[in-house]
Amino acid sequence: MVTLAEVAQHAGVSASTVSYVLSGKRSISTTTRQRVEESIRELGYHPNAGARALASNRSNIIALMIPLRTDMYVPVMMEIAIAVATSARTHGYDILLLTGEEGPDAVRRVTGSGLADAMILMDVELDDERLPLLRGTDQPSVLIGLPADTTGLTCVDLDFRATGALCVEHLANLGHRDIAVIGEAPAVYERHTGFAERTLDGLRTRARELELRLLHRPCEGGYDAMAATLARVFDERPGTTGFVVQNESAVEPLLALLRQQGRAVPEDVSVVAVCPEQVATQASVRLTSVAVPAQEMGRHAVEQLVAKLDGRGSDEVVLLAPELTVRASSGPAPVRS
Amino acid sequence: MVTLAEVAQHAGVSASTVSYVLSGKRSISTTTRQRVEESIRELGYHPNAGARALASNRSNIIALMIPLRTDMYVPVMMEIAIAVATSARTHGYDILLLTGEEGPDAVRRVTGSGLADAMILMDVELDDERLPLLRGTDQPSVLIGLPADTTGLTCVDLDFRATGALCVEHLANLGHRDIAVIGEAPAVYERHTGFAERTLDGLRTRARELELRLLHRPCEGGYDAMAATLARVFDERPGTTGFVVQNESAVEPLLALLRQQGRAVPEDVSVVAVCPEQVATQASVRLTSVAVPAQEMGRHAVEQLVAKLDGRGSDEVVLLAPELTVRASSGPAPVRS
DNA sequence: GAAAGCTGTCGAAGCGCTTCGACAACCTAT
DNA sequence: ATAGGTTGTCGAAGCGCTTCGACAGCTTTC
Repeated sequence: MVTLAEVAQHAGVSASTVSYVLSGKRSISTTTRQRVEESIRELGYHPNAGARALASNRSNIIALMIPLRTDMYVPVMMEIAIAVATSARTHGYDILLLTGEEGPDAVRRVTGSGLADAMILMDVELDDERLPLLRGTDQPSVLIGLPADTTGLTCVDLDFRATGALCVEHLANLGHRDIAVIGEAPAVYERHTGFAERTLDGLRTRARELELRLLHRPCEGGYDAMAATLARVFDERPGTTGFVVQNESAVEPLLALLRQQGRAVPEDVSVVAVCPEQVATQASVRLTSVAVPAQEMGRHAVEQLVAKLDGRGSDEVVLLAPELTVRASSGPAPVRS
Repeated sequence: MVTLAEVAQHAGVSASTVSYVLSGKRSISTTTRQRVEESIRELGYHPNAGARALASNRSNIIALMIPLRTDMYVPVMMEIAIAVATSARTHGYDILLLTGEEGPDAVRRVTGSGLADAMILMDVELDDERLPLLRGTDQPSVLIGLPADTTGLTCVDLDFRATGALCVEHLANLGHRDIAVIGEAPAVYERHTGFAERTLDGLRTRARELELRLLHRPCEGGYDAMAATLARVFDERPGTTGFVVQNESAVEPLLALLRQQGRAVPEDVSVVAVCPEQVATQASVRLTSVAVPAQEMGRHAVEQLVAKLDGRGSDEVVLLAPELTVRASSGPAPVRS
């Protein structure tokens, strides 16, 4: 391993000079800088991360806690994680990947050991165990998601309430009066991650304002569960012509079932989905949808964090505005018989 | 931050004793050990990662390079990543997440800076640019995937050749004679990741041995692409009764299209998929499939790596044996007219 | 009962870097 | 010409840990 000292010797300067060339924290004459840079290149020098962390008390690492569950909204998680990683790199940070498994202990471990300078938490529950720890430390952090109490925390999330409202409005504008909501699996509601509830709240509030009838049914993914749910929906509200789906793995089954029952989309029934763009465009009917802006969320989180680490930035809750893209799955409500 | 020295003082021993209690590298009397452990707990001590890395020349971090692409086999990637992370933790390692974006530079950076003790590379291409670098360093690494030349490398992957053979055999046993293979998107073959080719090779070889007719068509995901591909297949080989699908996002479209065309699965047409378990069980027809054992691959990779880091273990290629699970999408070939 | 071997502990060196204060060397203004 | 600023560089201290050699106090062995 090449060390700072070797570079310094090679360039004929002192170690501190090399350090200052690297960090730019003091002015260095152009000639010296170039000589040092040349030596660095020639020797293939890379600063030792441990030494740097020890001396500067900064690891240049951001910890990212992702949920352990591999069964839900996986593509979204992955997209966020990748966006976080690439975006962090552009700011000179690396990402330490933590799974939810360790729970609050992971937070303690990371903050205690100086492994990371900051954390990004995904999949935050309304009353998350990790929050007190975050509040009790001076290590910057950003949540992706929205807990019940956000005081002293920085959060980034999609405005799911507005998302719900947007879906209802779209269907209302098309003349639909009876709307069914196919929600996430019951487990998601039980875990109180909040986003599902917030969407529902947005849906309900706007539906009430617009005087629509709304029926909400949580639904496991998959064909069988969807079939059962759909049967119950039409049983209870035969006049249903609009669907809002917030469960990726229920989307395709729903479309297949509607087709099978002879209900044409969008002629007889309109479907609006809350899902990643890719699901919407690759479905058997190109879906009118509100995309979960995973990339943007990841990028945003990193930028908030970097701002904090630089002493800029403050605690705030950023709710990204939802955008509804009209595709082939929604259209005017059929004329009532 | 609590330091080693503070713990030592609190326990009334020297710093080195505390260190040895922590590492277990020298014998310590039970009474002293307990006293030290008590102090550690009481003070909430966590060893400083940077200092430890600097002094011991070990970071206890494993770098994981995941592909940047978020559009392909995402759930598999995610599952592997999570398996790697959790499995690494049980061995006392953390995971540094690198995206493919930096390419070979990332390898240089990580090995050069001592950021990580070892690397796991995913999505390895047949003639991957990163391989020469890995061979040229003494830093242990494990590939998930199989490059063209594996000398000096440790690899873990599903035995895709055997997977292909297994699929063909299953269909052959059921009496199918004309088989269509719905492959990955053309881009996957162009990138030469190898697994798609190896599957195809296994399919072809076994088909020849069993005297079956095999038609291979790469296919983009999604409904439209699948529709076009399917039309061409039946056009060229009207007698096709067996399908092997190796493209998650073509599975559901295929099933929908077959249904739509009045071809019953499995009565008229059998479908065997190579995909994650979840896709197979959540599809509209429960799919006979060979699962990509993502978890096991991740776990295996970590174990190989830890073995190497401990001085045990050696370079070897581990190909996991595929397992075919019979579900509802395959059955006896229809009687020929 | 002295030599030899254990066991448990300590002190000190050093890992490779950052950063602070010092200080030449130069450049202004008076 | 001289006091006062700049600018560019250096030396040294120190970050918190690991690890090596030393050694005191035992126990064993012939």
